[in-house]
Amino acid sequence: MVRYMSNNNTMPIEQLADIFKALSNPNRLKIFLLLTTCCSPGTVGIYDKSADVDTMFIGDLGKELEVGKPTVSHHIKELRRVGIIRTERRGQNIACWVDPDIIEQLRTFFTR
Amino acid sequence: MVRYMSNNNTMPIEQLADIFKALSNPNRLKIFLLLTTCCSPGTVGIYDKSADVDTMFIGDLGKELEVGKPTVSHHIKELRRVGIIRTERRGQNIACWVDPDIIEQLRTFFTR
DNA sequence: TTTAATGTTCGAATATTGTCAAACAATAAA
DNA sequence: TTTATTGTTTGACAATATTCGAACATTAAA
Repeated sequence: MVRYMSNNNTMPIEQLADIFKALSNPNRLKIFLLLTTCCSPGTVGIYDKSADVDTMFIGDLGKELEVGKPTVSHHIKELRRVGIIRTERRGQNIACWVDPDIIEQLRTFFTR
Repeated sequence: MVRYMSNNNTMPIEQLADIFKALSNPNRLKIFLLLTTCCSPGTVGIYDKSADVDTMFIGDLGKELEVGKPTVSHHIKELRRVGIIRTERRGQNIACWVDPDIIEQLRTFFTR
């Protein structure tokens, strides 16, 4: 029998719905995509070797979206609230990256 | 370098966001979960061998949710609009199942 | 042909979301 | 210390989403 969902899913349904809600807004989804495919030539993405993740500054993310700074800030806050991204101040800028664990959980969710 | 997103992702960003939006409502997410883990003992789910998918009737799905019939109907319509589920009338009832292709695309999206 | 069961559509009420402008905060540079 | 850069918070408004009751549609059963 084909089964698509993992049985050993420990995350509450409300929390999972919240994660999908965060990814349901086109601008937030773009941020997510920028952070997970950001290191192509011509982009400003940086591969952080020590953390083994791609990072971008919030300002550079904002330049890729056609919304104002408050809106970018709001979306970043929302992505962080549900645990999709993590942030860290670096001087004037704030670096962002996607939490690898969340990706792994989502892949597991859609597997088996 | 770690990469989480598939590069050969052909789906438009708006369409992908729409799929996540469909899964972002707790009641719709429950429907999705009922349809993908529905055949445990004690449930009304049916494994359709010819289609190789789990199916449930809309009425039985509704009994698991604490909302009225119009709301269930609305959610089913939304899940079908974005391509997550498919439906088919069987006598008085309407059978639902999750489209296997969508699951595969979502797993691919969160892979690599 | 009635009646029952299952599901949809419509219209409306309420709640949530996305966005901006203005003001504020924190850091770095001059 | 003054100014520039980067990002956040607040308050407001418009657009969407969620849900329901009432009415309607479709199929099966009596």
